[in-house]
Amino acid sequence: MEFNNIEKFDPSSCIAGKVMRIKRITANIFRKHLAPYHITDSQLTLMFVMSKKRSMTQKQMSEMVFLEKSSLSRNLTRLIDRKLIHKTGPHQIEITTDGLYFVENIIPIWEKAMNEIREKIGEQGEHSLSTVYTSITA
Amino acid sequence: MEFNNIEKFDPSSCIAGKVMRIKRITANIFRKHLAPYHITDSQLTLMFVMSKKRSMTQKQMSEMVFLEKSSLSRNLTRLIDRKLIHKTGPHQIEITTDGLYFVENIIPIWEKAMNEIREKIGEQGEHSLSTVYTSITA
DNA sequence: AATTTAATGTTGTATATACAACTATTACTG
DNA sequence: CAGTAATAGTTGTATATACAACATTAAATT
Repeated sequence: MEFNNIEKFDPSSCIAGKVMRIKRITANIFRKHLAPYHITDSQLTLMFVMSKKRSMTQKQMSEMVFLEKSSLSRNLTRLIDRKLIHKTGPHQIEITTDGLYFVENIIPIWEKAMNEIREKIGEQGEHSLSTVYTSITA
Repeated sequence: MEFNNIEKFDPSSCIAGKVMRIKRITANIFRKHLAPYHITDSQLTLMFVMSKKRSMTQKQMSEMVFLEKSSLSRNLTRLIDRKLIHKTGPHQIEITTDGLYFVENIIPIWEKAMNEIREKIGEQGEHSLSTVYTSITA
């Protein structure tokens, strides 16, 4: 056979392929719920972290969310423009009062998105996801 | 308390947050392995599907990989420019012979990336990922 | 304290992704 | 068969992401 590797392998076993598809599906669900509030899933993650920690460096945030520093820098730009976050020094970002209210109010919406995903993946799926997450971030 | 929702909730429970982080981590591993061959994880998924099916419509592909038609259209542009895929009609894309050889040769590299991820998530993690994938795509 | 070194953050460039609006193709219907 | 409706695919625009190169700030060394 000319293409032995192709014959033998099973594309559906690809881990990255599965992760990408899961990501697209979950992002679509979240987008649908969050769009009216003009915030994205990625931005919301940053806001959630900030709402708990209140203040930190970009380096710290970048490590917490596994986001490259340049990507983080650009995502923050949009949140800073909206005054949900501000810079209190060269190496310090802080959530604003507006930011705290925003998170406070978006949590019920976020819960709706979470529930829609839970309906799809179930208790089992949610637990399995945690297993993957724990092992890959260990 | 002023921010009751914030106090109560646990950002680390966010499904989308976990999925995004897992996605960044796996994409980084794949990127590292695939970069020398000038192909991305997303493009490789398309090539993998094409290597098995040989020919299909964009609509079919879009449903198989859960990718919006416009995103697919643009990703295909790059593969068509490289002559790994070509259009055989208005609604038909086909893998080229070059494309088949490309996939045949990249599979061993792909296996290295897969193994690096497997080292992190283990048998358990790989199985858990499949569980999530099956349920969310059901 | 001044200069060098290291760490942190930003900007240039490229791909990925989605929605909305448009174009092109195919399918239906009279 | 012609005209319309439906489906498929492309383009405009915006955010997300990463690497490389640059700029800025902090730390270390003399």
